Amino acid sequence: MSEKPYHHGNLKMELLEKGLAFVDEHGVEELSMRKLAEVCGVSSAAPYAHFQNKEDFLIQAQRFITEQFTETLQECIAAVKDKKKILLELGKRYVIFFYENPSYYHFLFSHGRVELTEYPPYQLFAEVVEEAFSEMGVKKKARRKKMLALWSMVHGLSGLSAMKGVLDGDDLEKEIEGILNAVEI
Amino acid sequence: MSEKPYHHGNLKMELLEKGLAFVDEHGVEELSMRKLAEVCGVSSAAPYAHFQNKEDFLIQAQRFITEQFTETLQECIAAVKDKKKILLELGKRYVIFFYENPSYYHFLFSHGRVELTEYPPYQLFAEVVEEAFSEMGVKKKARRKKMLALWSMVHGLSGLSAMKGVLDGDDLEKEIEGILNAVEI
DNA sequence: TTTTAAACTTGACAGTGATAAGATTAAGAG
DNA sequence: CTCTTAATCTTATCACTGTCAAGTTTAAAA
Repeated sequence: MSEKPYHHGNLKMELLEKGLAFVDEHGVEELSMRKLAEVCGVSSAAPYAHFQNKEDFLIQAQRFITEQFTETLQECIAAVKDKKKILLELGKRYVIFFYENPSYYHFLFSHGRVELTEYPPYQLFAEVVEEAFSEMGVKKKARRKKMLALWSMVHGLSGLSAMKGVLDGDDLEKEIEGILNAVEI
Repeated sequence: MSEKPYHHGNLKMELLEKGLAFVDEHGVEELSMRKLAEVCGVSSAAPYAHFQNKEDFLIQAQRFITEQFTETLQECIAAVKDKKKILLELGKRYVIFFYENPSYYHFLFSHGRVELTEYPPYQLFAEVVEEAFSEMGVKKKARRKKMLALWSMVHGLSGLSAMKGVLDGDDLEKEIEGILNAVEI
């Protein structure tokens, strides 16, 4: 019958994890610091030992997701053998990530909290695209615009796919592939 | 010295307008029904005569913006003479609308409230694109995917442009034009 | 002119973010 | 091993929020 110890031991991490699970299930607007505290079996003020305020918690939770997202992309990049397919594969993975976690898309991009310069997925994406363009013989001057166009499309499709009714979920990969391939870079 | 009448007379409309102005200035998270009531010089419970609850207010406010947005797009369509340029011009107008009102983008798409099937800008966009594709000789089977690709790009760029640091604001039109033209439909 | 229903106010409730003051205890210093 | 200290957590409280019930005012219909 282990009595609950006064000190939690791993509260910060549990707050982040349970918080994200809660957001995934009920959406951001339902999340409150007090509910979160209760879910973790701790008093309502306890979270404030680890986060300055709710905003700070949300920012750190976003970082947490962003890291997962970055890892997902990195794994994808590592798994692609045929380098010619990397743009398509990366784009697909990007879109699917948010299709699978629609609330994360809102959570990340809804509040203008994400700054481009400190958004690792963008850096990663930009690097891969740059390399691919180089290999494809795209002229240097055209690269930035083409890259932004591509990113817009991938990012936009991620957002739209979070809207119900846009994508056909039956054969998602094919669907996304078809859309991304519908324009020529 | 006109005494404030007991009945406001035009409260619902003023709530929507002042509410949107408030959102534009301070962001959605700062908005509360009570502040809104105060801004309109009315008691804290008065808004509930016109809106079921806050969610209902937000939905109606979104409809309100969406109408403005739709009108903007319609004016744009009407103003384009060279029909070959209509895709580009419409895309530009789409992006610029949200560049000019970044908070609106978040407001509209942050909460998954917008449903594709009842989102007039999409219908409008789809019609125009369909017609343009027909004129361009795009095969019927390819149209849906191309249209989604295009819309993703335009919509995505709108979202990204709300992130500071993505677009060069000095010559915005040229910038957007360059990006949208960087891929071939 | 009377009636009625819509538009508004007042006053209340539970839930929220946040802080101050105090209790507990893990971990390092001597 | 003891003492100290600082991190962690609780309790109590504040101002503010969404929302509703009950009552007030008034425009407009009967």
